[in-house]
Amino acid sequence: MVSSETSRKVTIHDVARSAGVSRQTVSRALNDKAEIDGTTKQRVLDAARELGYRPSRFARGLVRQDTTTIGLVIPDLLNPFFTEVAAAALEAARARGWHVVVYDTSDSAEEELGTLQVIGSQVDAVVGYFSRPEDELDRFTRGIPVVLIGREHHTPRFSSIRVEGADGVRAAITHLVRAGHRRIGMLDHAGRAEPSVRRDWFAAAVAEHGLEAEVVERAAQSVDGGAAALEALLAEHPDVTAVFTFNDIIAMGALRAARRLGRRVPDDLAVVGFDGLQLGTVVDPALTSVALDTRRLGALAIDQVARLLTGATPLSADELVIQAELLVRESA
Amino acid sequence: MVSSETSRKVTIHDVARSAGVSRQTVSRALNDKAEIDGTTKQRVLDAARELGYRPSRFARGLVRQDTTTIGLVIPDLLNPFFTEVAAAALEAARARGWHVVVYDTSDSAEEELGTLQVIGSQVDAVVGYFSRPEDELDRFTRGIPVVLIGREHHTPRFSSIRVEGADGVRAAITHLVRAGHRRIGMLDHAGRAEPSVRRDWFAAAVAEHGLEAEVVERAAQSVDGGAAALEALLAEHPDVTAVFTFNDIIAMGALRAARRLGRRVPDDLAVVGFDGLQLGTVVDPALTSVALDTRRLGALAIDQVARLLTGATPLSADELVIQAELLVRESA
DNA sequence: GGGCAATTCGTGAACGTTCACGGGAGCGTT
DNA sequence: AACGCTCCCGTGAACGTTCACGAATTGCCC
Repeated sequence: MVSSETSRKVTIHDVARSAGVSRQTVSRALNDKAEIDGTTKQRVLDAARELGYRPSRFARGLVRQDTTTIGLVIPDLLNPFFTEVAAAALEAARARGWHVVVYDTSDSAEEELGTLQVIGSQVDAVVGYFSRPEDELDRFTRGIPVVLIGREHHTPRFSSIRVEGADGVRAAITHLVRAGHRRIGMLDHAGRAEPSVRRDWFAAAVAEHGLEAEVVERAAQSVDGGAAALEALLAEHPDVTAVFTFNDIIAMGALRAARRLGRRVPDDLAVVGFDGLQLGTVVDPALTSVALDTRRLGALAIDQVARLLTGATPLSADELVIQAELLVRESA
Repeated sequence: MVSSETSRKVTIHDVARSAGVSRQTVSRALNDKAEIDGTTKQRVLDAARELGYRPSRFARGLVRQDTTTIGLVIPDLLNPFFTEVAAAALEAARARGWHVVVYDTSDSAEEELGTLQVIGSQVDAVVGYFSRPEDELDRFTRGIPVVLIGREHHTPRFSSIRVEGADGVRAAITHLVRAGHRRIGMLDHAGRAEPSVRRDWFAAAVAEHGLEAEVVERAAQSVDGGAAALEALLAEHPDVTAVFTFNDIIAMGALRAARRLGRRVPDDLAVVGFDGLQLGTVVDPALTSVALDTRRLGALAIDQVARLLTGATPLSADELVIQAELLVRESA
């Protein structure tokens, strides 16, 4: 028989009065503390249940500083790469007993702004992807640690996890060259105006083997975008026998286009993606990719947050690096 | 020139003293309220920045009741289906200005318990997947709304979103029969001891067409599991020309196995999955599936939470239903 | 120059909980 | 009989912010 809904908000005082004890005794009963008799404890617990009492997390958080909450900002949770990063960050945070508030900014600058406006007053630290300039980020997150992912920082105010892919891409190109490929193209992304860093890595690696690095097509960041880009690339350069792509999603589009064009993978056309998504194993042939350790990425970000939060010596820029490594599966 | 790190915690009093005003004036300046002079406002803002002041979310939350936070409990964020549900819930929550704390229980009963133990004191409502009995759930979430997904509720204490797939599966089977298929198998999941509800839907739909419903193989919930199960099914029943699967992940395994066995999809073997993941478009041929509207699912759950939270009349069980619908792509 | 309104600012109280401390009851020891 | 110890329990204070209210100053008009 639960009575409720009648008064507005039931506090610890109400429970105390109902059980005929003081606030402190109620607190003791609910928090399993000592200095309380067994029978009164039970009486308090019964009263609390009867009244439907639940302690205010605000009042509790105000007096004791234990619970820490961090904000995780993701551009698009439906993008498998970000999903993996988010899952890794969640796991690392849970291991520390932290709570994680997730914000999906939908790849939109406005949503990012809206998130920034509210996140600062809700969490103790921020981890994630941002596109706005550092001074603006600082304005909204003043006083709390911020760890950037997928982007370099220029102010000591921030930390960032750097992705080092030159070695991994070089390994991929070497792998392709050893397999006899001489004409290697790339499917870059079409998002920004300037070419991507990954394209620079590609160009450098290809140049090391004395090959031409200009066989590049731009692709929208989707399966269809990758498919269209591969078709365009092959139409222009029919002698290409291998492609490296900006990421695995585009690579999957390339896989599909190759099959429709009658090119067998990897025999007629080798495909190497980037990111190393688990998703790469569901396609056939399974995708060879320059892989990022997303678990380590998420764990590293959370680790750095922990150091900044506790005042321990933070990790240096050299330690905040994810080394990409070639993951050979079937498509190359 | 920011001075800090010296004293422990800087409060609104420190800012007030530094700016030579009262707490209230500081509060007015920071919250953009009226009744404050422009110059003093600027002076307060400068002092706040200088001291690195940031208001306590606990103290603020204690006095004004605006911010609401809900907990979203997901069994495995890396599973694309749950990712889609989570993304939909996040979007619906953001539209209301809510904050969402995400908990990934890793499909583990212990993690679910650990989550339950802390979630009750951190959020205003709970949405998600749970495996524990209702009385136990109630113990941990007493007093706050709980909306269950993927599971029926038996107590009025809870709400739940029901998935109604009979019609969708029937449409799928009819689709297959119209295409000339007479021997239709199913790849059920191997998780629980008893057959799944989806198998019941399958059996009923097949029976309506006077076909045999016993051609069922059990599959582990993975791509490899689906592939192995299809091989076993075809070895036992070589005359099967179409399969319906427990979910899209298993269906993708079936797709791969079919290709390796030399069966062309959909000509030699039609494949129909369940869930309707966006992921189904990255495989080739794109997966035909009995689709669940995950966006609506997430939005519905959040909508119900909103009603329970505001005291509005909650949606009835009849309204909390997701109707599965056949989504024809290429694999059938 | 008195009255009145507008503008700006400060003070007590409240939000709901836990911490630090003190006190009373009961029981045994010296 | 005084003392000490253990076991319970309650009271004031504190956490840091906002709300309600009142007060002080200024400006304007007649």
